Amino acid sequence: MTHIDFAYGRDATVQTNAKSDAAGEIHPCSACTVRTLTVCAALEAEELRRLAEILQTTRFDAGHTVFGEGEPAETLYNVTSGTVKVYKLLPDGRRQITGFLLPGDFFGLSVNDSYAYTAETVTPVSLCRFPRRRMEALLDEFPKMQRRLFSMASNELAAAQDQMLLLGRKTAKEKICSFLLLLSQRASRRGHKTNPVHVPMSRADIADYLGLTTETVSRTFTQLKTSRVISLLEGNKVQIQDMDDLLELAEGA
Amino acid sequence: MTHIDFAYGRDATVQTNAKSDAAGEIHPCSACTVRTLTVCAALEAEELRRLAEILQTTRFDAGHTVFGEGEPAETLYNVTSGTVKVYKLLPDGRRQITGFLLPGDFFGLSVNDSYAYTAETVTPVSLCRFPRRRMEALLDEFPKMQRRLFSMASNELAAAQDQMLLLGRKTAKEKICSFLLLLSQRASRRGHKTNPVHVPMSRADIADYLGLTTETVSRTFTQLKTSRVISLLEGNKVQIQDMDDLLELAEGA
DNA sequence: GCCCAGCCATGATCTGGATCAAAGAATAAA
DNA sequence: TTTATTCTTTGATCCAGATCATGGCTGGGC
Repeated sequence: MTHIDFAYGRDATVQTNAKSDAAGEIHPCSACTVRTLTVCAALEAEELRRLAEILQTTRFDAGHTVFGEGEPAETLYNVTSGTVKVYKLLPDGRRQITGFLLPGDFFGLSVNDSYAYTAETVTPVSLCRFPRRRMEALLDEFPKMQRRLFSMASNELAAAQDQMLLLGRKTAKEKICSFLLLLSQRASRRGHKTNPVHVPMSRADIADYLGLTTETVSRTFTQLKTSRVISLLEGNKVQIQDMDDLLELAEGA
Repeated sequence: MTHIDFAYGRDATVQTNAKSDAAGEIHPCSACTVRTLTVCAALEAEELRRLAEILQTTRFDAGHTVFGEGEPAETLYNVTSGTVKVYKLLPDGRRQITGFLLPGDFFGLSVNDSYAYTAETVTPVSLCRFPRRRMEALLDEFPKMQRRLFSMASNELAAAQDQMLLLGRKTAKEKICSFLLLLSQRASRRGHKTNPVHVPMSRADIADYLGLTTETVSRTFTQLKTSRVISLLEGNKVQIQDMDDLLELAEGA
């Protein structure tokens, strides 16, 4: 399908941090892992040390394909900074984006031995790599970690069901409002400012995420702007005028 | 939302099988569990015995609500026989069915403490109940079981992504063809006849699963019948004339 | 048997969002 | 600075599928 530069193109740099796990010295990538795995799974020092050993950090420019659908799934990723989109394609090129991944999110987990979707960077991104084999061994050893991963998968499943409701039954306006709310909520969960929401992805990406066209996305944004529900600010920021209003619009009330 | 008869209505019977776990004597419900958990997780005799202890079997007529969205999630279910649908509703009644569950499938797993969707029987059904608290304790004790559950969640996630592609980007005809293929594949995986596929759900249910209306589902079925892709048989059975044909139609090739 | 209530099919019409087209903005390259 | 190039907005038109309406079919209750 798409060409994948799996062995690190020139826009990618790799660094292992097996050596930087001395007490007190935490690599940014370890930091993300601490955030996502530790806090909820209450890992022990030993587990953390072992985890840090298998981590690697990678950087990509915007628009880089991290891996393609059907490729052998050898790595699990965690987003350290930036935004990643994952999508599936139909033979004639129609595209459905199934998720946008923000710092702290995992992707690349696969049941079979190959990825079920393509992952591409939306902005410049840094990723934390977990080699699959080693990760599996670690999971067997530390059930708490597995439990945490399971709970994340369950959360994703619930989100997927919300998205199916959106795709199958909501109108264009409801879709856009739901999308803005989602971004706002995710920002809040990561401890960021929730109101002027940062929307780093293009109209085309939003369209492919919501099952619309770019034209409809654009029209709906201006329509929401005209009716004073939102206003568009500099730097891909969207100001929500009335959160409750938006919440009702998102469900068609 | 919908009224739920959580404590077993008159159309439900309950039986525990804590006493029927003597060697050689396997209750139908244990049988389903053996199939779904054992085969892949390679459980030990001890684990099986403990599992059998917490199982209960329940039967419901067609059209019974097993649990409703938002209710406290106290039970995990496994389908022993029959078909169950799970769905989400919008305030104005629009409905999205997010899945049909066949024998061997689990449902009712929840991250929070409440169900994220409503579950309703499509046909008469018998279910295997796993009390949540006890199940969690068991999972902590036997990581292999948790691993198996995790792998099932991952599979579901992949299926959810396929469904998003379908809902967001496929035409009515492609949706119906994909749906028939899905039923056929699931039948095959459960070791049933894959060709005259049994379609136990109503046109309305299919519509709400595919993001269409009953009229469009009906029209598309007759259209496929007219163009000799399928034929409709007695007893809710659909005969697929050319499997490859259907496969291409499902992806818009 | 008969009646009633859901289902299912099919026709007629309407419409939300797609498609086609083209003119601004923004960003990057030269 | 000027010039490509890509992204966004907006307008005009079209159409797949929704909506509205009707009749036929089937199964369950009495």
